[in-house]
Amino acid sequence: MASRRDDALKWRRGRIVEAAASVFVRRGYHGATMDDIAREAEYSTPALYNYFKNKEEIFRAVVMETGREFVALMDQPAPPELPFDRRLAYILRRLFALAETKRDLFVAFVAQRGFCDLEAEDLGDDSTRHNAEALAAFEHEMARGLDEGALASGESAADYATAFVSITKAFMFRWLMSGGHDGLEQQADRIVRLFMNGAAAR
Amino acid sequence: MASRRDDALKWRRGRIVEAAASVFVRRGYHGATMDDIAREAEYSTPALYNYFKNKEEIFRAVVMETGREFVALMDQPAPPELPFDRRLAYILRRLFALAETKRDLFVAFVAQRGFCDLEAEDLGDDSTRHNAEALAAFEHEMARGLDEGALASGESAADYATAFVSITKAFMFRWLMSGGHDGLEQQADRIVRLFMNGAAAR
Amino acid sequence: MASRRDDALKWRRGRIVEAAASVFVRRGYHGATMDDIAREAEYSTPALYNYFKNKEEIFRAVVMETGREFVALMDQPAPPELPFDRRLAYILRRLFALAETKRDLFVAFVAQRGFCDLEAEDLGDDSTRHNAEALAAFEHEMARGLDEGALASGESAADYATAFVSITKAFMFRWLMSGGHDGLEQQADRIVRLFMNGAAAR
Amino acid sequence: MASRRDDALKWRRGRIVEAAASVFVRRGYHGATMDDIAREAEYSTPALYNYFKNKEEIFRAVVMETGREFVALMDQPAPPELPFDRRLAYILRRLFALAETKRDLFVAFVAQRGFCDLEAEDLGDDSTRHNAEALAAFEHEMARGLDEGALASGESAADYATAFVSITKAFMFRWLMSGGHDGLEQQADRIVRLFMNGAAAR
DNA sequence: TATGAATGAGGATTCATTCAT
DNA sequence: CATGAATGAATCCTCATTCAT
Repeated sequence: MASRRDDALKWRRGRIVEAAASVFVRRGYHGATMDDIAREAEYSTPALYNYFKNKEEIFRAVVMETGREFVALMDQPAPPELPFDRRLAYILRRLFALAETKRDLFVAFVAQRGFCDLEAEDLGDDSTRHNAEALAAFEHEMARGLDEGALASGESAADYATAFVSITKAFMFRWLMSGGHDGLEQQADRIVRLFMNGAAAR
Repeated sequence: MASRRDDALKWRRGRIVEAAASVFVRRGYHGATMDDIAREAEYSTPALYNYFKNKEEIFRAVVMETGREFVALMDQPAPPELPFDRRLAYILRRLFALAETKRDLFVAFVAQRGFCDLEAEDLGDDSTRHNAEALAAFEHEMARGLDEGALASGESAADYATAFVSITKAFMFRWLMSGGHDGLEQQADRIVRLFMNGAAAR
Repeated sequence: MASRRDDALKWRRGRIVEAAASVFVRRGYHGATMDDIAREAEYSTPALYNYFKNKEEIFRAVVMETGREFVALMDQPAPPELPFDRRLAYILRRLFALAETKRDLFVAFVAQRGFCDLEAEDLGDDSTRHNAEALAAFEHEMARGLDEGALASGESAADYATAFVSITKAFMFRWLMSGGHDGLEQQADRIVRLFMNGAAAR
Repeated sequence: MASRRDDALKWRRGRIVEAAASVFVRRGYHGATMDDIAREAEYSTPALYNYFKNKEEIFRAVVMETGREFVALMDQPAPPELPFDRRLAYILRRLFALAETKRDLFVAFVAQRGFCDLEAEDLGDDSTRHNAEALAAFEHEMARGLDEGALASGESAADYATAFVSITKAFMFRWLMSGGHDGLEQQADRIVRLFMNGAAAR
């Protein structure tokens, strides 16, 4: 039912969202100007208002888009026949692959930073909701790990998720910052190994 | 040699820095207005300019102060006679204790966020330098762990530090956000346990 | 090649420059506020920033514009077949005629005042350069007068120029201040007479 | 009747006035800050308020002081037995000598500039009054020259005064700007010669 | 749709001035 | 008298947003 017209519109909105993400990442919400975004998107500033009501809407769109991508990723679960640690590695690989294509969105959002100057206050709801959703998805996976007996029962699923996500973000951030085009597999494996086995010598 | 005058001045500067930290945390660099900071510090806005040349200097002071506290903490190493994991726990406990007294500075800085909208660009140097220093301090500790045979030789000291710091930040952030007045000991132990033993069931 | 757009833009810039000249004359550089200029130009204050980067640029534009007018005037020399004193009178008449149409610019600039509070320091270069150029143009004419034997050889061309320009400015200033719509011819003649013959009775 | 106390006070006021003159010359009225003046006078800023009610009063004092010096100079007339042109030269020499000692006041006031950004408006009265007084003093002298038959009757005393003062200012300004410690005699003579004989070759 | 032009609201910064000491 | 500290009133400038074309 989507006309060619709608598609084109959606595509141009998407271009603006990506440009905005890139600017928001670099400057933060308050630091990013509509002019910055327009320049990045190769539009005139007023043109942005044909696609979004105002700056906040653009920001919301960025947040939503990131969330959408992430949720879509988590909705396709890892093959259940794999053992727990392989499932984690599987998810991570897909995550890294996605991060590679949607760089700015991920640097902005997944890689532990958020758009900090807003997160805590004005738009916190959406932003933290997403963070929470991401955490929840992993928490769910951890709960399964506990069920299956793959995870030690000493900690809660929530704590496991917190730890896993934080390590993942740290390594992913480093990876993205350093160019991050390759070594994706090793990254995923190293994270899972560290998380599962810990650092202690045996 | 420091006169009472100088002391008073330093004290008031300190008050402004703490107020600023609190505001920067909530609003980010660009989002924080001098009015916000002044209100928080209970000064008139122009009064701030008697203590700092401009907004950026206040920000720098906040960053520096955090770094100073942290470095001071790491300069007093854990008792070397303790085994490696106890040393980590020892450091963490001191870190949490400090975080409890310098709440805003730590939420802002240690808890993995930085003042994001600046970090990436304008003031990146100081900010990331501190992050790097923090990391380096832990990396040093990890290197000792490897030497002593307490850590598995599979990963580099840098990777261990990255993982440890990220978990610490995540838990500390949660702890600070949730009020965080107690349970300090358990937090430290849980982090060390997760880091050392990993999540896998034995 | 100049589109209608460009023309319109240049015209509006010009209007602002004239308004600014008028304000700078009355208030000096520091005393003139952007609000003053905007009010005079019938714009909102921020609108000025669409045309000039900041106050200093407006000031520079004023200085430049004055210089441009003056240089253009001096580039069309007096008919060489006229005797020296008639040539001086010719130039003066054209100068007074121009001053009549570009009142504020001339009061500000030619009439010996400059925008004093800047001249000496911040923007001295442009401003004094123009003053120097004006002087140089007259000096050149005086050198010709010396060559032709019309001027006594006792003084240098530079000194003659200094004297002539100062008298001219003084009378022109008085003339501009007093309304100055007529008597232009007499002014020019009186200045030349005083300059050439001196005040002494014969 | 003036106690030692009063003398000291007057002396310190004087120091401030001179410092202020220097600053006003360089920066103009609006451009000069109380801090600038205080620094130049080697006082703290609030100390100035022990001597003057506010900035405007300081400015008025500067203007007054200049006028006072000038009036005092003109009140001691040239020896009446001298011929007219020698009297002019006599006055000029005294004027240059005074200018040498009260440099800033003269650069500011006599040398054709005034504190331009105020002159025209806020404080115009005092300032232009002084200018007028200076002119009037010379006009008076010119009237005598006319009476004595030393000046051609073609122009009014006012016009002669205007011309003479403008030339004087121009040369004095140049002299002051170029260091101006010597050649005082020649300057005075040259001005008188130019004014009396004119530039034309005989 | 797209854009040049314009502006109201607001933010950083300066400055004359006051006041307690 | 002198000064450190503090502040209200500007002033320059930016930015999100609107609107006519």
